[in-house]
Amino acid sequence: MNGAPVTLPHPALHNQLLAALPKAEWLRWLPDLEPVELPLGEVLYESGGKTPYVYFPTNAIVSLLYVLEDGASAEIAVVGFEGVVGISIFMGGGSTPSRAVVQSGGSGYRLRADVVKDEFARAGPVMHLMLRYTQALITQMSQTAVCNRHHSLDQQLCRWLLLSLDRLQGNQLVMTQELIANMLGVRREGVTEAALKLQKAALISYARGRISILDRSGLEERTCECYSVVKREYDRLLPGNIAT
Amino acid sequence: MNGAPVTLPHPALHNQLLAALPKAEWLRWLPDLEPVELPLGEVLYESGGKTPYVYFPTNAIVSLLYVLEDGASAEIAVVGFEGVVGISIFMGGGSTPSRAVVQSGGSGYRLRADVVKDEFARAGPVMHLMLRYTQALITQMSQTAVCNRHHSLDQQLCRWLLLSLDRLQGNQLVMTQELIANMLGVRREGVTEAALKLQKAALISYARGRISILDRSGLEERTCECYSVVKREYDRLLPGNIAT
DNA sequence: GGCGCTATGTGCGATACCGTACAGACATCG
DNA sequence: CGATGTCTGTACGGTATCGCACATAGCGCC
Repeated sequence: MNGAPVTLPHPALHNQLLAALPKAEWLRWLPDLEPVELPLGEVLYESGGKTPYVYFPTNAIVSLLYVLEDGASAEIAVVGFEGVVGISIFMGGGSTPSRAVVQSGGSGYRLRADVVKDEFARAGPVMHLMLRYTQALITQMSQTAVCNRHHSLDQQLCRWLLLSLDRLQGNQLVMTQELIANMLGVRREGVTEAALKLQKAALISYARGRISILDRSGLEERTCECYSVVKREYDRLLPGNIAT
Repeated sequence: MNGAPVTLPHPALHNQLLAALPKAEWLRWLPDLEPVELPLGEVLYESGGKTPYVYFPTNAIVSLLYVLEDGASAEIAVVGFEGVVGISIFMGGGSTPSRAVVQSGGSGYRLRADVVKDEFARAGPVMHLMLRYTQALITQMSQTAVCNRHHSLDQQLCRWLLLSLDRLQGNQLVMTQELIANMLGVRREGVTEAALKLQKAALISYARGRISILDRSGLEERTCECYSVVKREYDRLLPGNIAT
């Protein structure tokens, strides 16, 4: 989370969890790690459905969404190069009532479920790494719950932009207001109004699904505490320690 | 979650996770399991603070609360005899930005952190049990986030009452509207109005901090889907399997 | 170069909840 | 038995967001 990912010879290392693997585990996984494209909109798993893989995004961003019976939805967490999608595989149960959708296209790696489960049976450093990541994810989910309750749409939009920005290189995101509204669980018009305010304040500029961030620190001033609470917890639990 | 806890010789078995321990682990833990009183209002851990114990409630209920800088709060999950408080001890990190408060007084057991950690190092059935429980807890948190976003206070009050009821014997709960408002992250007056509607519909009756549920299925009709989604997931991940 | 689609902007009444203020009812305790 | 504090009920204006309807604008495709 702190800054751009370290650039190392193998591109898989652009995922921080993979990069943090000890050498022995890394070599064990290597033959099973498949590079995958993660195009915008791809559904990695459906509510209640099993996936045979966990995914390690590199430059893609994946949203964990809960979808209600009436079609309304809300994002509960977002996963980028700092994490892994599919924690229910090693937590147990194999499925969750949520949906994982690629929110920003890119690529990543995937690994068969049984490889991950075998790794957990060893109770080694990788298990502890994955559990610490899960703990950080729990914080993100919880803070999202509180934020949904108490903070304004304006603040939440800033938080959302910042969380996305942290998981991308560059300062542009490809994302319509309609999609953002879906993630935040609000009306599209609400996002339009909030985005207009940010544009008038010269913090962002956008047109037809391209958003450029002009003043990152300005966004940080406007967002709620939720952003920094989550970021701090990620940094605490997952310091950018690239083990050999 | 399904019905009252099985009554077995040792009262610690009134916690479903303890009751589900295989015999070997049970015997290993027994000398370190301390019975504790959990009086209403007791704080088991504070935001960011470490606890040296995990807690297994028997007839108490513990709320996991996030408190914002301005003092506003919201409950993100509730733990009763089906679970354990302090997952950050085995997930890693040792602390979370949340607070754990006893919402309904009673008793339980506690276990030193190092005993739990040692158990995890074995990567045995107990670890898998705890991880499955954590997965269920994640579902509860996530569903709470969506519920906060999309459902009415009326519906949420019903959900909250039902979740509490599932973790208590009897059909009465000791709980002021002020406290409920704190948990739900809304005004006390809002709870009063919602509770009045339920009382007029003869679903509950209450006075000065005592709430009696008169018509449980009536509440189930009024609540949102969130209640049953969470309940189903607990039942799926933690079937009331009392191992030897 | 025009047509259609998608993305964005705007307006307006409805509503759920907030903030604040205050009143009555009941319980406890001196 | 009266004082005090807690719990619950009520009222009222304010506001953020909703739901819906529709206008405008850029982009791609034939």
